[in-house]
Amino acid sequence: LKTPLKQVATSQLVLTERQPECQPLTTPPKPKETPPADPWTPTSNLKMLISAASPEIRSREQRRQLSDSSSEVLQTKHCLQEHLLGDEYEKSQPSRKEKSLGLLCHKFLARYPDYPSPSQKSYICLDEVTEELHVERRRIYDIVNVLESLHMVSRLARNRYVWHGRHNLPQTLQALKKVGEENKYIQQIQMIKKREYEHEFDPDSERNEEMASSFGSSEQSEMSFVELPGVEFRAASVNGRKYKSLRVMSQKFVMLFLVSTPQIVSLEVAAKILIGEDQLEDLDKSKFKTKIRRLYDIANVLSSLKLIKKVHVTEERGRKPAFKWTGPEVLPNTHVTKLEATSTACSPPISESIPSKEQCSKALFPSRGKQSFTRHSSLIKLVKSIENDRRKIQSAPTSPVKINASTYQSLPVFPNTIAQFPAIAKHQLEGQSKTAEEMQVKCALSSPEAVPKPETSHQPALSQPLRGCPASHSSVSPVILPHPQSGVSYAIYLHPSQAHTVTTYSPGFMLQPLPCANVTGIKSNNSKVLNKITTEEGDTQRFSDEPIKSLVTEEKPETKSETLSQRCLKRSQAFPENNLIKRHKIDEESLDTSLTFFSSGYLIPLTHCTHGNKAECSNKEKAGVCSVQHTAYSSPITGVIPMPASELKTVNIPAFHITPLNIMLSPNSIAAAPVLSNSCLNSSSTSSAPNPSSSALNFMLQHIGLIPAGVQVPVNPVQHMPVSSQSENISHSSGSTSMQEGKVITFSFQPSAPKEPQEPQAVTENFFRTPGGPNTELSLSANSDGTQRTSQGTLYTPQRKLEVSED
DNA sequence: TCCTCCCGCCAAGCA
DNA sequence: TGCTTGGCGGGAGGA
Repeated sequence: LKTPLKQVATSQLVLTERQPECQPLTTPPKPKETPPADPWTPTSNLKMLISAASPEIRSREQRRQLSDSSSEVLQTKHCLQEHLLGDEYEKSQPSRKEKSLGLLCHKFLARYPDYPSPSQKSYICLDEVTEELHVERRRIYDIVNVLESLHMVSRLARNRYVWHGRHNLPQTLQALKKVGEENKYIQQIQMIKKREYEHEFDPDSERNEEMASSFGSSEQSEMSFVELPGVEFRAASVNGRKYKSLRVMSQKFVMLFLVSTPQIVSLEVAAKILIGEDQLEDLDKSKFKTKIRRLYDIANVLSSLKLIKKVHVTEERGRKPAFKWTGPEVLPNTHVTKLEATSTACSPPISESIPSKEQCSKALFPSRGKQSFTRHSSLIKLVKSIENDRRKIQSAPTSPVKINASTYQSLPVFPNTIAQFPAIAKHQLEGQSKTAEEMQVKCALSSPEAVPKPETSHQPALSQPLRGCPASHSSVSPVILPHPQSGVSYAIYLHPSQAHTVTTYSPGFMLQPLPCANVTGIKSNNSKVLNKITTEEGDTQRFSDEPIKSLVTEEKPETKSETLSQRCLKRSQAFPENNLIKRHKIDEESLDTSLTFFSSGYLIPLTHCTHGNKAECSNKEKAGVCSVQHTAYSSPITGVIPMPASELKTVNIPAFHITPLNIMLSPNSIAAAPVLSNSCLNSSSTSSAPNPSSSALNFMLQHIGLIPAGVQVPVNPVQHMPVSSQSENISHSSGSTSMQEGKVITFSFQPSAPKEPQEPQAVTENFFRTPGGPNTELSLSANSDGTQRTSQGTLYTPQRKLEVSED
């Protein structure tokens, strides 16, 4: 026996070149020669002619030949295996890379022209391909399935596909983009990213459940294959496994690229979205892993098609694999009717007369034959909880005393706050008796553009139109700034000169404009600004220019705020050593938006969502929709402070004009913020607005029993904080005061003095960065027994970086 | 160590 | 009933 020579590790070479070496061992089957020359009989002639004319017969014959030769190959292989040493044989095998699906796909694609001429259809015979490429059939299915999802091939029959090439690609991509938009993938991506950050520091939470519900019902999850008219989909198991099919997954994956900007999608996010649509309730690690594996398969094929390219997105949390769209730019749908996506399950191709949206919905949720969306169970819960709220409110034993906002107009701003504190609470109660319908009507009157959409409105509590709001411009315009992530809303007093920059309408948060404010809508800002946010966050999403209807807005800031702050508090008590990091993360998350810079103003925290209604809030959050029936409350100081009805137990201390400050606001919040025009503030101008003195604050706190006598709470952080925040142009501070059942009062001061020039674009990077040291938060907790707790933490450094590196 | 993804089992569905 | 199709996850190569 001769020692076999070491061969180049390619299967082809192995199979072809080693054959001679086996000869001494086994008698190789006689190679099939050209068939013995039949005499040219009419029969044989006819046979040949038929063979030439019919590709079917030809291929069958080829197959027969191939199977013969493949049996030879197998024999050879076996022979090799037997006679080569184990190691050597292994080495002789193609490496993993050489067997990769991507490479295989390259080989596969090389067989067919990108743009085959329509006159001559190329047929794909799977057996042929598997033989020629020396791969298992299973692998070819992976490729073909992805190609099928792009309508580059379509199945003819068992074992047979037609090759379309890239002819259909533009239409397919356009259809996919449309369906992706309809399916609100942008919002889903956004939400996932948000949850990711929450989950990071609170893995035990019920996020999965929440996420599951926010992804919509199982009905919605059954998005089926998007078809093009004329490209029929004939999967073998079309009725069975289609929803989990690689085809559908592939289409969804592509949709993610098409709807997001920048067109980078991380595998993690994609997997979550795909799982989310596939019943996220039972999300576990293995399912996630499986999804990721499939996505790699799809990505390999898409990469071979040069539609995507692998990149890495580096965030603070590490390097994440992602893919970047490198395929053709897909223009907005202009002639949808022709390119309409249809669904396999929705049997006949949809007629062109049906409006496009309807068609898409049909395509997406066809199986029930419904044309409309059904209400998700969580929405039903929500509605119930809202009704409960309303019932409670309306059956409140105390008759609310109506306090006209004008009553307060003549009163001095700050001292009045203290004096009127009980009245504020009362007044807030009064606000509850107003129904949401009333509010909506008013809102509608004020700005039809911002009429809340019942199923998508999320922060109406903060955006209800305000009653009795004088039309006159105040010198200081309070802006209710919800901060959904942090859970604390702020009333921000802006100089009228800046108030005009506040938009009336934020599709992202569904806030409503005030009927009386001197507001100029800057709609276009939103999308740009949000783009920035998401890009900075590290990857993929963008808000499209069209108004965003849902999922982002489905989040419940008040709920989240409540749970987050509670958890944060608990954590700070339980794990002091972890507190700083976790708190940092919380706060970072809570401020994960880019910012708009306002040169002056006052920041007044409005807490909301108390312990008392955690459950309700939670339900609402799950529903992804916030009550539209929340009622606005009037405050003698801010004029009216919108506030959810569910916040009965919270008493705001609204007039905490802590210090004049330069506020950097999250633009989405700003965009969402209604501007209040408050005549009671007419008496004060930005420059002359009275700042509450420390003693006044302490007096107030003592007065209302939040802190025991003798305890002094520093008010002006600039004076008390050991950080270099003396700079006049930037001194950020906020005070968060909430009086809840446990009488926990927390002040958070974040003095910061960025040295960087305060250009808006710089702000996005430098928000709350304190060059002089970490931002300091002082939390002072005054319990009902009068004891206090203080804690410090580093705050607000949401400098999320995005680095996209290509491999 | 973790990312990547090959590999093949096995079940659903079709002819 | 045999064959095709394809979901799925173990586990190994590679970075």
